Amino acid sequence: MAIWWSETNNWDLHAVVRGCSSYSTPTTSTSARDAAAIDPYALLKEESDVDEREVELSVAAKDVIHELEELCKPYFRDPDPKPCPLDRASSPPEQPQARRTLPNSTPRNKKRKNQQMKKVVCQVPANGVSSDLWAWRKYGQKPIKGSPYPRGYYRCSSSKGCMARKQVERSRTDPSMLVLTYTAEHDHPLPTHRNSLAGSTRNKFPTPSSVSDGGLGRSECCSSLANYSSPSMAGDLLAEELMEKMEMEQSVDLGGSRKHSGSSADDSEEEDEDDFVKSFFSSSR
DNA sequence: CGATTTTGACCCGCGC
DNA sequence: GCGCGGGTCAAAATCG
Repeated sequence: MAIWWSETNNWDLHAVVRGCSSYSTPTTSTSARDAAAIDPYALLKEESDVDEREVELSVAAKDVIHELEELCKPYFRDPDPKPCPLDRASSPPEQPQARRTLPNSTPRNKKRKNQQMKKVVCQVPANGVSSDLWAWRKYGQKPIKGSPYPRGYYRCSSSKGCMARKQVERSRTDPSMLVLTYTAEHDHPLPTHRNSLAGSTRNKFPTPSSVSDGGLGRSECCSSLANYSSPSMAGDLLAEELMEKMEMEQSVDLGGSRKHSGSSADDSEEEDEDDFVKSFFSSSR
């Protein structure tokens, strides 16, 4: 792993990519990956010129995405204060903690009508593995009307003041896709290392499935499928594994098997992800 | 002990 | 004005 690290940190790119893509489809691995290699916010940045606050990333828009990917590269290599492309999403200097005011004025400044928050929406295959390097913490989940699948709410846990949020839900039109909605941007650099692990890898349900789960419980399932960046373990682990996988694919030619060879762990992980998705979305409070 | 997930309750915006 | 739906809070439980 140190390998790719030294390789100009461009794993960041992949990581982010993962956060918004799949990475699975074998046959389309190349293009898919390229498409995936797009950071929602980087994209937003592009789109922001338009008056659009919401950007829909279709896996189909590979061409555009590819271009955007190119545009993004520079950001991933910049180790500075604005290392994360996500950071660039925002423009309006919104206070990091606009929300959460005192109980008096606005106990919960939740969703101010469409809020002036920028949103980036992207879809990723549910059975894919995606993971951005941000540490997300789930703070809620709700069943969404009209959708059989619940929506998970995550916020960045890397920085206290960070307002970055993410919503994860399964696409109604295409259940095989997950819809990730990023709101606001991170106000801090991309963490080189996932913070905290406690509770992140919890294995609440030591059921038989946990075996195939690779030891992950339901909760983990949620987060993993939600962002595959799950707070810690999933993120780091997957990041590494995926990185390797990607490299292998590239060298071997993505042509065939999306996840290469074999590591049994990978295989099971693959299915695990799928199971996660299933269990996650089958559960609604 | 600190951080995360779960989950019910609460609050706000919006449509009728 | 009321009700619905969505987003967030916060306590409890859990895990490393």
